[in-house]
Amino acid sequence: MVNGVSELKSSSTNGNANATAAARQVSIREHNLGLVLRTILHAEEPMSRAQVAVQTGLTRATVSMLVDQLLAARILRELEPVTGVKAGRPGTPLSPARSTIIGLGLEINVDYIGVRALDLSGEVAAQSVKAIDVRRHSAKETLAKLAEQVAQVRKKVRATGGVIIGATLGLPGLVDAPRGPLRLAPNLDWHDVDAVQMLDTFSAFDGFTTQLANEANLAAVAEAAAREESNFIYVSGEIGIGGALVLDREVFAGQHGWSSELGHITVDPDGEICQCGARGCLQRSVGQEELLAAAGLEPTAGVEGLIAALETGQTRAENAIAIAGRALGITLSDVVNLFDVNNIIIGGFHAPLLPWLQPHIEAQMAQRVLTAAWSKPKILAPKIKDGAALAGAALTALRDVQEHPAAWLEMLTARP
Amino acid sequence: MVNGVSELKSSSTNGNANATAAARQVSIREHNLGLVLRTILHAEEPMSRAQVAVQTGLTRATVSMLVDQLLAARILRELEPVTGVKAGRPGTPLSPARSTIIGLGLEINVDYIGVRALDLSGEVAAQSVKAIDVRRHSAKETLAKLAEQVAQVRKKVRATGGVIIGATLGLPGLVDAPRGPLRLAPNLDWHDVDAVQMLDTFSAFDGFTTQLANEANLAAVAEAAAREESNFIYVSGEIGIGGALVLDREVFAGQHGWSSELGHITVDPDGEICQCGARGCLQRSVGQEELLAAAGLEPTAGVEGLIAALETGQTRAENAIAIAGRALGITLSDVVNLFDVNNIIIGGFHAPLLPWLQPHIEAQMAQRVLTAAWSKPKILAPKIKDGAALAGAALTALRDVQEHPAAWLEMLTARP
DNA sequence: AAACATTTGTTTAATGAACATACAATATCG
DNA sequence: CGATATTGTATGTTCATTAAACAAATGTTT
Repeated sequence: MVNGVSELKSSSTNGNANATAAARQVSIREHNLGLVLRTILHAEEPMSRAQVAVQTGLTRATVSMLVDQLLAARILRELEPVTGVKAGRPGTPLSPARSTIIGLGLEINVDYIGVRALDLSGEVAAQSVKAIDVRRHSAKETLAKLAEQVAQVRKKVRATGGVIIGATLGLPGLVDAPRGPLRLAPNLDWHDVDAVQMLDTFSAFDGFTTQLANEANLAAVAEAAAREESNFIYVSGEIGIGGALVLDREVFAGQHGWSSELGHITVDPDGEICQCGARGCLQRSVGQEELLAAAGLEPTAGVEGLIAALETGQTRAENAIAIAGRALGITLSDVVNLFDVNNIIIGGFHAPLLPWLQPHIEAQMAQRVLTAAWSKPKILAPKIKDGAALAGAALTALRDVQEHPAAWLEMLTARP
Repeated sequence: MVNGVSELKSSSTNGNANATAAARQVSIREHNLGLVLRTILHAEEPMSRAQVAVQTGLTRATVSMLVDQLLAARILRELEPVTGVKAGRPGTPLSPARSTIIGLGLEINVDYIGVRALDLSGEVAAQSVKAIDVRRHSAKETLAKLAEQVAQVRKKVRATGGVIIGATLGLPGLVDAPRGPLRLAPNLDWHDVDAVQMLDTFSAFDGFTTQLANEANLAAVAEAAAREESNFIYVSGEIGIGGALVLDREVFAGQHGWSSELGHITVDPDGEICQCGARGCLQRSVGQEELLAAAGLEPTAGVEGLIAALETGQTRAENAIAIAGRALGITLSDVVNLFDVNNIIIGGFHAPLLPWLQPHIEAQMAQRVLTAAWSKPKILAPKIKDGAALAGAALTALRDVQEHPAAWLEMLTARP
């Protein structure tokens, strides 16, 4: 481990932990350094030191000093002063540096593995996604392939002067966030895989920390970064049905990182037996394979096939959608009643089916959400269509620098 | 409003809000003042300044200065030095002051209204609970009676030199925490009552802030203060079924304060129609009136009647419990799958029924909780049997002083 | 064009909270 | 009784911030 570990917000790593530490003068500086950085990162337009001072409430002098440190660490960069706007000396616009600080997003899914290198400006510095049938390889083999891709991406990053500060691996299953092991990923056929430890044996992973997270949670991170709503439930259905809860722009991961497992919420306690052993789980009617089967389509038909069937008005497909929409509506009503969050984003496999699913979902919610009268739940389409988990993984890897830049300053500041 | 407002943790008032404010030297002091106070308040035994210094990591000099301020504000008091323990000058034990700083807990329920005055040491300084059939009075009348009780309690508090710093009113319904209005309390037959505004018209409520909260959430606050587990789900069933989620010793209230509404989680989507309009809600089989009816008992029989029936092995009662336990088990499985919290406390009406309910609940959870293999859910009896909501309300009223003592220092420090 | 106004970013001294250290007070131990 | 240990206070130092003055770079007015 090189430095502090960034992680999805899990209940055991709350702000509360900080509250039990004594504050000294260094704490002020660390806090304000982070404040200044986040102000600049989240700004629509590049801001000058003076503007940052006004927005944060700090003095120009203080902001100047802090910005100097962020410049030296290559976290920020100065742009050319823009003249002709208004009277007075023109300010120097500050912007996130490009291709210097790099976060690595990794993803292993049923039919592909991928690596993305993201810099603080949000640009993809390098990327490698490859098709692979993960179920036909052992976990070790798959991770070795991933390490090769990381080595390639790393070469490219180093060529442009970048430093990798961390990596996050998204997996479709139950993960002990943030350090593993992976407990269970039924669709990969993985059981109790200590992925972080295995990856750390490869030299491609030297010099930075890797952490694990659930794929749905990571997709929600990307979605949260891309949209206005700061509270929402994200449904991420593929082969299985995952979910994530975002509160105040933070993913709520639960005590172990196992929260929001939507796929096995009970819809009908006397329903058919599910793969998990229980009866009437959501996944039984809403999972990709089950939904296609119910619509009378081959598993290979995919969403496209189902949409085609719906557009030609095939009754079997319409019925399958009605059943799935009802089940989703029942489950989401429960979720809203429990979480008190009323924005619902339908991502993954179901996103393109939203026009057909939505009326059925809404019918259930109107009936079952206790607070619907005062705050009607909204069903929303995702802003990010492809690679949401990969994007979220890379963002998560960058998070610690954004939140606690002080801890990274020494390492990142090039000494002459 | 006299000062800062204490509130249950709702997602909009996270620590995040603090992260956006500039830190100055005063911030250190405020932080450390709170740190020192909480260290002393949460200690098993009274601590000396030196011990506080060791535990917090601050210097003895700093702790001394901060403690002096807390003493002047009558938040702490010094005890007699205890001699004969070990070598060296004996330390002065510090303890929460008694009868000086008072938080007011208020509760309105179906058949009683109550007021409790609690001091920082956890002692009840005064209390008044009266039986009343709330449904036979208007909200205004009931609140007027409550105000009378507050006036009485206040007289007693003032006689012993206490200062009331805030009040929290617990209500069995949907409350817009923390300032209201109450949206709906079916069992009180209250709709859209702006209770805070109405109470503030009475002179008994002059000089401090009153806030609203859901009864189940407050009961969970009291339970959290009384036990070791820092993460749990609290089930609070009376006429309706309420619930609360505690994470890191904080109640998770949701965006509006409407979270954890367990009563209307769907158990059987094709079940009987519920009062709320939906079908197959948990409350249909687990609510007090419904459960007694299913057991073939009069509504007046109460838990005692049901227990008597169970102890004599009456089949109808046993069947009713089996159905209720199954429904609870299904719902709690969903809750565990969504929240990733595996301590479940069964409070309220159902607590004494736990010996009979537990096997049925556990049977469902074993089957339906996805992570049961790695982290088996535990069903626990509540530590607080009576008046949990009242206790939690009073604790909540005291919270702001405990969390942010600096904000109260000037008001509480008696000037010569 | 020159003087003036405006805004930015830096420099300098002052403030204040915590720290390190020394010290006085008060106990136990041998 | 002296040595040792521990507590709580007093003093000077450190360091990040503020306030205020200033230099730099532009637009505006005369």
